[in-house]
Amino acid sequence: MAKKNPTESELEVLNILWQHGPSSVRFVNDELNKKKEVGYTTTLKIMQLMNEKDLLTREISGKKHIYAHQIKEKATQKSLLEKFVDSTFRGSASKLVLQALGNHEASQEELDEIKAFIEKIEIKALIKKTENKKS
Amino acid sequence: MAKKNPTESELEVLNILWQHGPSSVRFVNDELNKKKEVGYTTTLKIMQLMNEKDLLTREISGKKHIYAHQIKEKATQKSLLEKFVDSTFRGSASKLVLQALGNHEASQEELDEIKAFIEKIEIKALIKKTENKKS
DNA sequence: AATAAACTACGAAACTATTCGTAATAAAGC
DNA sequence: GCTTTATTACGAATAGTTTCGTAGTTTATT
Repeated sequence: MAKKNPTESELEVLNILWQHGPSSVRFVNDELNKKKEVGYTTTLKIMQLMNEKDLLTREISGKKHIYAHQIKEKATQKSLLEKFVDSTFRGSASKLVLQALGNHEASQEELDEIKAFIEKIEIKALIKKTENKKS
Repeated sequence: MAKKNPTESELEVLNILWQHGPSSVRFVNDELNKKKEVGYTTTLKIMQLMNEKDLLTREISGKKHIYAHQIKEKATQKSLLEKFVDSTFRGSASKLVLQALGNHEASQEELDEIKAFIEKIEIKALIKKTENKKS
């Protein structure tokens, strides 16, 4: 049962919970307000709706409700990325990669990590090729 | 005067115009309907609004109006990508790159292109470093 | 226990994007 | 020229998201 992708505001909330773990509405709202002005009841409402949509769980702790993410960060990123590649790069992930590398300054460590990952892919492809020859 | 990013529907229209060049509403609507059902007047309306927003230009050719994109593909992709990296990967372009490479099967040619691009970045960084030592 | 402070619940307003029905207009075919 | 056909113009309905005011509830303070 794949869940619908979160909206922009929902994603903002999720990012905070992914970073900081289970949190109160107060905390999330304070975090949000570091980036933009948003009313407390607005944040409350969004989180309540997210709870109804099963994007968040809720625990009652004294007066407060403590919310936690119910969808995983990686899986959500993957789903959103898929849609984004389709709509913005007409399905070409490599075009997106080139753009991303061009726009943002990547550190040497990041570049190394990416290179290593590419190598891993290439090796995997090589093995596949060898196996095909055998059969 | 930076233009606002196009919406989902607007991007679909733009993708068709970027691929096929200036087109009539009829053509765009037919193209759209290859992927999903959408009424003619819906497409018409969207393109009219895009014209008002200066996302498209319009030329009258006989009975028909011919629309053309007024924003560039690369620039739009860059702007959308920037926002996407921020909202979905908390600003980490390299995380996005790793995910993108992991999700999609890239051909050897694409991988080579990416590797070459990384090398170019590394060389550029190296030159910068050397220059700094001199001064 | 009374008051104040912090929180949740609820409903409605505002905004944005999308969709399409209907009318008006222009062109094409007969 | 008249009818049919394709197009544009316009306005309104729909849907989804975001926003927040107000009321009610719970907890803390005195």
